[in-house]
Parts: sequence; structure tokens; C-alpha cells
Amino acid sequence: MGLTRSEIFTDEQNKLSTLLKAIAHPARIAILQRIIISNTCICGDLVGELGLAQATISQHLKELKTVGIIQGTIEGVSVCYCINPKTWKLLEDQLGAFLGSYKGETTCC
Amino acid sequence: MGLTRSEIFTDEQNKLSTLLKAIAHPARIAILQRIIISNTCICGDLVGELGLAQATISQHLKELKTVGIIQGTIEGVSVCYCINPKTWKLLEDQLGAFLGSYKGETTCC
DNA sequence: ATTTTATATCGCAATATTACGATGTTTGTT
DNA sequence: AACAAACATCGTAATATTGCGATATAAAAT
Repeated sequence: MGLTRSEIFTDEQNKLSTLLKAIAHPARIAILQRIIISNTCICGDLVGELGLAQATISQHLKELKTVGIIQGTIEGVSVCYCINPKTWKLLEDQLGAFLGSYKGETTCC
Repeated sequence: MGLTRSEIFTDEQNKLSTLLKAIAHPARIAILQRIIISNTCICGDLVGELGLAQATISQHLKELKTVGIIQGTIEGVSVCYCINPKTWKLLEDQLGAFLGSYKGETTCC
């Protein structure tokens, strides 16, 4: 016990939950918002702005990168992070389909 | 350490991450899909269908109820669960605004 | 070559999540 | 009243997450 029993769910359900889990943290939401807002690619700017330690930010970035939501390019000494359009679209589509499947008929309760 | 430092984030970021965390689990996605699909309100049907123990299902339902995504009405011996339209809309709006804020300009990386 | 700057990784402590058996509670049935 | 059915809650074990100091790594500047 203690670990999610992924075998009993569909690939879609597992995939969607993985993407959702990646963005289900205020720090990672803040990081993504910051990346989206600045048209120039930020990097360690986040450390000064978010109020979390450098190691913590780096770890959150890694999690976002692991599931493919962002991608990082080495730019001299620093690293340039940006949204991975493909994964972002996938998330929008999957989530849109899921959330949109409820039509709010209130046939119940 | 070990606990999210919510104080340093905005209420919107915290609220959204709370809602996202609630749906960021394959079992809870499956439960929500099942609730949406059946126009009649299911309850313990989930236990037989999902392959998780009754205590586990009940716990997942509680989590969804706690953040307000579903609501339960006692219906005799069983409990009728359904989507809370208000929270569902909130989630759609907040998430739509967040995901939609990225326009995929690829000005970067 | 050494130092500085920027980021990543390691290791750890605190806390949270997941899952489930066992037990409690509530309502309907006999 | 006693019993059964449907859920909820408790307690617990296994695992995951969060955060950070310390340390490693890699590129640029001196």
C-alpha cells in the first residue's frame, strides 16, 4: 500500500493524472505563470521572486520537465526554460474533454 | 519542511492547486467520469467497478467532497453523489484562464 | 588556471498520500 | 428489537512529496 494502483486504470486516466499532478502545486503554477508572462526566458530569476530556495525551485522545474510540460535549453551559464507547446496542447485537449463531458444537467441530488 | 509553503503564494494559486490536486489521481478521475456518465447517481457501484476496496473509494469520495467538486445526498441506505456545478464551473474557468494564457508564440528556446 | 556564476543533485527531516482491514454508524427490513 | 446493507471512519504500513542545506557540475570571466 502507499502507491497508486495504476494497473487498474486506463492509460488516459493515468496520463492525465500525471500531468495534473505536475501542475497541482502553487509553486509550479507560479513558475508556469512566470514563464508564460515573460516573453523572454527566465531562469534563476524565479529564485529571487518566488521566495523558495534555489534547490527547491530547481526540483520543481525538474518535475515539470520530466512530464514534458516545460523544456530547458542551456544558454551559456544559465538555462532557458519555456513551455513545451505539444504537451501543453495535450493537457488542454485531454482536460477540456474531461471537464467538458459534464454538462451540468442537474438530473440528480 | 515537508509541507507546502502556501503563505508565499496567492489565494488563486493555492485554490487552483487544491482543486487540481483533488482531480490529479486516476481513481478520482475514474470516479468523476463514472458520476458524469451515469445520469442516475451511483454510490457503492464504484466499489464493484473500480477494483479498489470500499474504504479506499470512500476516502477518495471524501477528498472530492472536501474541496467541493462533488456533493453527496443520503438516499435511504445509500448515498447519492453528483458533481457540484458551481465548483466544476470554477475549475473550468480558473483552469481555462490559466491554460489559455499561453498562446504558443514560440518566441523562445 | 583560478574564480565566479548559474544550475543540478544528494541527503535528509517533516509531512502527506495511498491503500486496506477492522470497526463504527446509520437506515431499512424482518 | 435484532439484523442486514451501505457508507464512513480509525488505525496503520508503505510510499511519495516538499523543502532546504550542502555539495557537485559546468560554463564564463578574470
